[in-house]
Order: sequence, then structure tokens, then C-alpha cells
Amino acid sequence: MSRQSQAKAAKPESLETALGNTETIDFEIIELLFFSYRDFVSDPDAILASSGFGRAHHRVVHFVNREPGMTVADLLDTLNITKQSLARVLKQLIDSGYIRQVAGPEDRRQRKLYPTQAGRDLALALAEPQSRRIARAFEKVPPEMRPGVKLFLDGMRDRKTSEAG
Amino acid sequence: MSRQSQAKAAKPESLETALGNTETIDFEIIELLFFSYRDFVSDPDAILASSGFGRAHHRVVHFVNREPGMTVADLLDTLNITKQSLARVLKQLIDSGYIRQVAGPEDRRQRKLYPTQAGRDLALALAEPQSRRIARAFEKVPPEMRPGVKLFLDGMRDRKTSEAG
DNA sequence: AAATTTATGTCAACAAGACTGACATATCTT
DNA sequence: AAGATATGTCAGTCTTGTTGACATAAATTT
Repeated sequence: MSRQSQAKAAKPESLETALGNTETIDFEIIELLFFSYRDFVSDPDAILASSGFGRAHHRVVHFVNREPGMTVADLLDTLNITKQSLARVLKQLIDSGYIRQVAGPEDRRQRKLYPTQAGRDLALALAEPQSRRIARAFEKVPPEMRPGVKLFLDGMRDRKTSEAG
Repeated sequence: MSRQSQAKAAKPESLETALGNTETIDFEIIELLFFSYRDFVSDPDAILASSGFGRAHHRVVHFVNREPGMTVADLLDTLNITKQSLARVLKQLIDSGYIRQVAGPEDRRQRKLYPTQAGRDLALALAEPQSRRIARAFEKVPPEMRPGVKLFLDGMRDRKTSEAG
């Protein structure tokens, strides 16, 4: 935290002065992440708008499709939201026939989640434009550099401290 | 809304069946984008929580720092939100002394936006953990693949149809 | 000069999706 | 039998997005 800039009180807030550590900060990638994510979620948003669902529903349908049989607790861990937040959208998806619950065979307190056919259809419809966008973006990357994208994105995730945390 | 699933009443919804086009859809990158962005914004969120600001304030402070002198209209184009949404957070940032406005020298209707020293400090404090996360992620990418990341992220953006749209 | 357009601000109402806190129920574990 | 765990639910709050309507000042057009 070297805020040396405040020390030199000579100029009274010169307008054009930039940040001190500008050189060391990767503003460009920060912005690219913002813009790319903003546009990445805009595709499904348009589809969801017509069905009365939102982004939260999208996430639930996506992950239940990706891992059929996952429990409510699994989903909470994945989404990093509270159970009250999840409950609202999950209930709507169950009532609308996109997802159904089955009591766990071992532990009957658990509710294992499965997509219905409508749920699979919806997940696919939402993933399609996103996948097309990803394919388009990869076309601009030289083939030998493409594996780096996945490595980078994976490296951006928090490392799971499985427990003891 | 083709709810064909109800038509074929043969199988009573086999539980484990996955999506039809699973092969053609890049679910892996879709998820990596979700997880990486989720964790990417968690760093500044923690800092913002203590100052009473939110993500919306972060974006404004960031872009005004990146392009001092930008107008309100510029900011609206960048953020893709309504002026009423922007007004709320912008007013708070001005009242709190993080951003100030100057009437445009050519067009005096415009309000050119500049960060104060506090605004620059805040932008830097928020960018630092994000930049460190990005640096960590790049370490896992072979150097010759690194330029591909920027190309990919840029390719994910919507193409500006400057006007005529 | 008058009319219109543009840039910005503001009031009011609403919605999605996150949060906290409290409490209920069924089931598993000790 | 007692306690812990997985899930559900009620109720209220906050942030951040939306729409619609209207106000003001300054620039542009007629």
C-alpha cells in the first residue's frame, strides 16, 4: 500500500493523473473478463426472458443436467448461494416440471435432483448459443495456443481447501 | 415449447439419461467461465462490503479511472445499463468524494467524469487482488500460449455494429 | 428567434436474486 | 433417547437491474 501520490501535495488534484501502480496492474484482462462475461450471459438471458425464468434458474438447470443425481447440498456448494436463495428457483423449476427430486437411496434425508426431458431440452437450448460463442472465440486463437485458455480459466478459480477451512 | 417428453410415454423418465447433443456442446468451458468469474469478483466484493459499496460502484470507479474524462453517455455504453441504474451509484460516488464531474469544455451539457485521489486509491485497491489472481492463473499457462487468452476473451465479446443498428 | 433535439438528472414503482434470522420436519448418528 | 444433519419454509431486507414519465439546460436546426 504505497500511497506516495498523496505525499506530493503540490498539485491540487490534477485531473489527468492516473493510478500510481498502473504498470503493475493487469487492467486489460480485468476488463476483458468483464466484457466477455457480460456478453456470454446475454445469450441465455434473451431465451430465459420469454419463459419467465432468470439466470438463477439457468444455473440450476445447467448443473443438474451436468451431474444428474446431485443433492441440494452439492448444488449449494457449486453455486455458492444460500439455501433460501436456491429454494425459490428450485421450487419453481420443480413445479414447472423441469427438475424432479428423488429421496436418496442411502440417506433418505437427501433430495437427489434429476432433469426431466423438458429440463434437458431447456439446458441444451441455453447452452447452444453460449457454445457457439465459445467456438467463434476459439477460431481467433492459434490452435497451438488453445489449450492455454482452459488452463487459464481453471487457474482463476479458488483452490478448494477441501476441509480444515 | 415442444414438450414431447410427455408424448413418448414408454419410458417413465429414465433418470441417468444425459442431453442429446452433449458431444457438440462445450459444457466444460461454459462452466469454467462461470466458476472463474464467480471467484474473480469475490475478491473486490469482500473489500466493497466494508465500505458500503457494491459491484455497481466498482464498475463505475474502474472505468472512470481507466478513462478519465469520459462522459455519462460513454459510461452507459460501456456498462450496458440504464441511466437510472447508473444515476443511483454515480450519485453516491460523487457525494462520497470518489468521483467528480466537470462540465464539458466544448459541449457544456456533458458531464465529464474524473476520479478523485480517493477514487484512484479505491480503484487500485479493488484491482490489486484481481490482478494477482490473473497473474497466478497465467503462471499455469505455458508462455507461448499466453497471448491466446487475450485473443479468446476478446473474441467472446459482441461485435460492435457501430451504428445502423 | 423559435422549435427541436440532445445530454443529463430525477421521481416513482417494480422485479430478480442475493442476504439474514428463525423455526419445522424427517432422518441419521451417537 | 438425544443430538446432529439435510432439507424446507416464512418473513424481511438490500443491491442492482428494469420501465415510464417528466424536468432542465445547452446545442442544433429551421
